[in-house]
Amino acid sequence: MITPPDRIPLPRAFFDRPVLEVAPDLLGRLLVRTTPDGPITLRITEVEAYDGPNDPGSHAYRGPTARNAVMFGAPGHVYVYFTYGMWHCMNLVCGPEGTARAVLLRAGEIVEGAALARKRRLSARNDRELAKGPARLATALDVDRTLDGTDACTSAETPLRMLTGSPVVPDQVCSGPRTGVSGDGAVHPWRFWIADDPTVSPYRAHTPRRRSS
DNA sequence: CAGTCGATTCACT
DNA sequence: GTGAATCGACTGA
Repeated sequence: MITPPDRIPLPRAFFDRPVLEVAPDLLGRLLVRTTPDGPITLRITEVEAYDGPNDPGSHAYRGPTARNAVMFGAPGHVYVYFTYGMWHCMNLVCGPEGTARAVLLRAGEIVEGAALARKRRLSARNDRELAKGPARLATALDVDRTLDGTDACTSAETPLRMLTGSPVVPDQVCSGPRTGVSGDGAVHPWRFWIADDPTVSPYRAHTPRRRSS
């Protein structure tokens, strides 16, 4: 059997590079979620880079904790966090090991297994919305904290694996401020997306939460 | 140990 | 465009 050229596993060395190099390079790559009912494959269209303990917008800003421990580990692994009491978001850890840099997967196009994704995303009005936004993406792929620490760079049958896909030419890569990041974390244009792609999520500035009574 | 708020989404106006 | 939902991690006292 032939392996299509876009379905070769991404080597760990891909992630063992500066996070600002890895993030735009992830656009157009494929993430395969293996489920009991079959595979769901995502073509990545939007990401954000988080630059470890020096980055005020990063979960690693205040050092290692039980939640973010995976970020401080080896590149090519998946960091999943739980937020707003109901959502999960997923990142790919970058290198070098111990630097706690990571790329948040913000949006993508479901290119295989859309029927499976739809079962988890009943509020989606069309297929473009299945993974438009980081929590929607994780929901569509059935990703939660039980997958925190999964190795996405292995030939073993892990539930999440990265494939080469088709990298996007530089002309098609856009960048801008990160979405929903507050304060000093918002100054850098560390959000990257594919130009004119209908699955990219809308930009939203950080909104402070209203005080409860 | 109580208070605050989040790398968000959805229903509604 | 606005506000609610919902809970656990983190902070500071």
